[in-house]
Amino acid sequence: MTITIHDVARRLNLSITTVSRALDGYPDVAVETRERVSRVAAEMGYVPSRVARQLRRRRADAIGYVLPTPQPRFADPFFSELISGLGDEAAHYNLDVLVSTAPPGEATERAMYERWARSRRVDGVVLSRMRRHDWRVDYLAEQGLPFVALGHSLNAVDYPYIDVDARAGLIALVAHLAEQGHRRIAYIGASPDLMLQTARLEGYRAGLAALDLEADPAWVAEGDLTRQGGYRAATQLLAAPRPPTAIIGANDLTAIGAMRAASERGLVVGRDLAVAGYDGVGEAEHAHPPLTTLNQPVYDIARQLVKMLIRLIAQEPLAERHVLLQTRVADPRLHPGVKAPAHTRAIEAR
Amino acid sequence: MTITIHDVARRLNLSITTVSRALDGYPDVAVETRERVSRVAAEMGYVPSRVARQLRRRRADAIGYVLPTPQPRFADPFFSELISGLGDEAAHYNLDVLVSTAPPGEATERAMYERWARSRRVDGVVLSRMRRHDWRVDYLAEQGLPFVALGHSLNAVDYPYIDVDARAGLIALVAHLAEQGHRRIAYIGASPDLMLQTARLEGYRAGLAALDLEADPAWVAEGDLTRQGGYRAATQLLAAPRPPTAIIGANDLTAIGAMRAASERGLVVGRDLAVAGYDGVGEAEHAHPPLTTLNQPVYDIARQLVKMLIRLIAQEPLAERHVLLQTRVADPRLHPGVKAPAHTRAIEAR
DNA sequence: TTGTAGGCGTTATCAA
DNA sequence: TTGATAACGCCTACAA
Repeated sequence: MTITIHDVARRLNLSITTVSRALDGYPDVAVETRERVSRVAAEMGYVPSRVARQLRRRRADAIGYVLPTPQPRFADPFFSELISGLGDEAAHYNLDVLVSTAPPGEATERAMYERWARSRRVDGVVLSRMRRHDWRVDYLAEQGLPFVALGHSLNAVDYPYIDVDARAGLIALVAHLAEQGHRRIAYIGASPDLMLQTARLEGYRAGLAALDLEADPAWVAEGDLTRQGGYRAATQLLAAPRPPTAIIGANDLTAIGAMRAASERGLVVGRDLAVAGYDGVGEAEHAHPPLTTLNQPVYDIARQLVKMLIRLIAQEPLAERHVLLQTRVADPRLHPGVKAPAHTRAIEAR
Repeated sequence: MTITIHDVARRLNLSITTVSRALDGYPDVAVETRERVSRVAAEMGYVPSRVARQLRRRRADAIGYVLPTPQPRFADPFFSELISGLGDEAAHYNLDVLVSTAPPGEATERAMYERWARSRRVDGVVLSRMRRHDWRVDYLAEQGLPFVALGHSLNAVDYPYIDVDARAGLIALVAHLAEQGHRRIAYIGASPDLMLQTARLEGYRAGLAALDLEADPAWVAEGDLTRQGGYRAATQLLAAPRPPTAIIGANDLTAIGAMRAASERGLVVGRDLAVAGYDGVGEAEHAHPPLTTLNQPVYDIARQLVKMLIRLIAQEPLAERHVLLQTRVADPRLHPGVKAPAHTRAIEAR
């Protein structure tokens, strides 16, 4: 059925050994032989069986990524951008990307990683959305399965990661809002066991402190990084006796949910209430009005992570084991070339 | 290093054959033996090597999906929902999902499918965003690699698919807008070689014809299914001498881009202009104002596609080879429990 | 009910 | 420079 190395060898009157080495570019093959082999192999449409090669070489030629899906129906552009970055970079190295889905922290998730680790289905793993004490880190380290992460946890184990300085980012964002006159700034966060929550909440508080702004505990709400979560939390915040005039969401989806809550309450976002997010997913840019957001170059981070992982797998040294990126406030009103509708001016109101 | 079936067999003083059969649940194993084997195997943390099994069984235990990424940075929630559906369903069957990325119609894309087909890396493939004459269909059929599709093309080859009756959907959508008093309804489509464009444009036209509404060719614009495309097309439409009062986007991203174009022009969407989309991605629901959209249950479709693909791979008969789903207009204002802000009432204006 | 042995398609070792 | 042969880890026809 499928063409094997035997077929090619037979046709050439050569041994499979020679064919194999010719195709893999070993030096101890006569130039002329190599050419004949490559030509005939191509003619016959021969492609080495990946599985056989994997078994022999004891490599999977694949990396894995588990999509954190809190609910079954799950649509976050942040992750489609992440996956597209992983896929693009992996393709350069002829690596496959295995994508699996699991609700974070549950048994299913553990089962996924165990399957991969035990059956050596992947050569390495990319982690994201790190938890403060992340069992995945300990587990993978213990199993000796290479991994890199988007973000970092508090585990004792050292591992390569790329992180974004969310603390600094939020300080800047708070300052940005304060500059526009806001004094009552709220924050909708995420589960406290997530590192991103730790960093962003800390940044939010530091930002307020730096400017001597009031920090009412009632202005800190917990979301779940979904639009629904943002919607619910914002609804509560806005119904309080002293509602905020600006809301920062821990990610863009949260912010978008908050915008909806605001407009359902009859507030015009950008006039009656400022809403800011974090991610820089394209969605934000096209929100109405455009969302002020902290830009994270997810796509590039994903590609970089794959590069790091590959070096790690090959046991080559890494130039930088820990990368900390700075992020900037992207206020669409400041974008050159984009006309800013008057009503997106965020001002103190109510 | 890793525990193999040999280790387990040795520990039990059994042959690997017996261990293998005991674990795979063959009937010709003594009950007591089976129990001992399972217990010890579990104790030792033995998991069969997937690669070895694949080589032997000549199956990949994986399905593939190529994400259509027109640009490198790519973030469409539609696809993250699709992937999460594929992943969830595949997990039930202990199947891996290989995700690759490629710009549609280019050499890279072809290379991806060839790699998978030739090296038998996957047992089957899920296609989406079908082109009118889709080379993938002919190629995969010729290679004998099982596949199912979200949508269908015009190729002569017959294959299992799930499609959404976009024609009927658009007729309903046009009627819905007309009911609200709109007479100048525009449509922003996609590349004409996409089947979805064929069906949606046809539905749009049929919808207008059914109600004897004017069909000005200038009201049909070409987008590219991205927010940017929707933004550009809408900008042009709105700048025309007789601008439309309602715009239908071929997908939700297009519609969201159009909304931005409108608000930049100083129009209030929902009051001065109605905008409708197609996808039912969560994003739409939380747009501001919520977007009228045709709901496609992508997540469920994805799961159903995996089920079909598995039967196809197992060469079991399919109950239905071609599924045509109906879609309904989801107007957020009609959602129970969600208060409709007055300004989302779409009315004839300008 | 259990074991022996061959083979899935490669790559790697060693000898020719 | 090339070839015979032994793995890689598992499954399965066949024999015991």
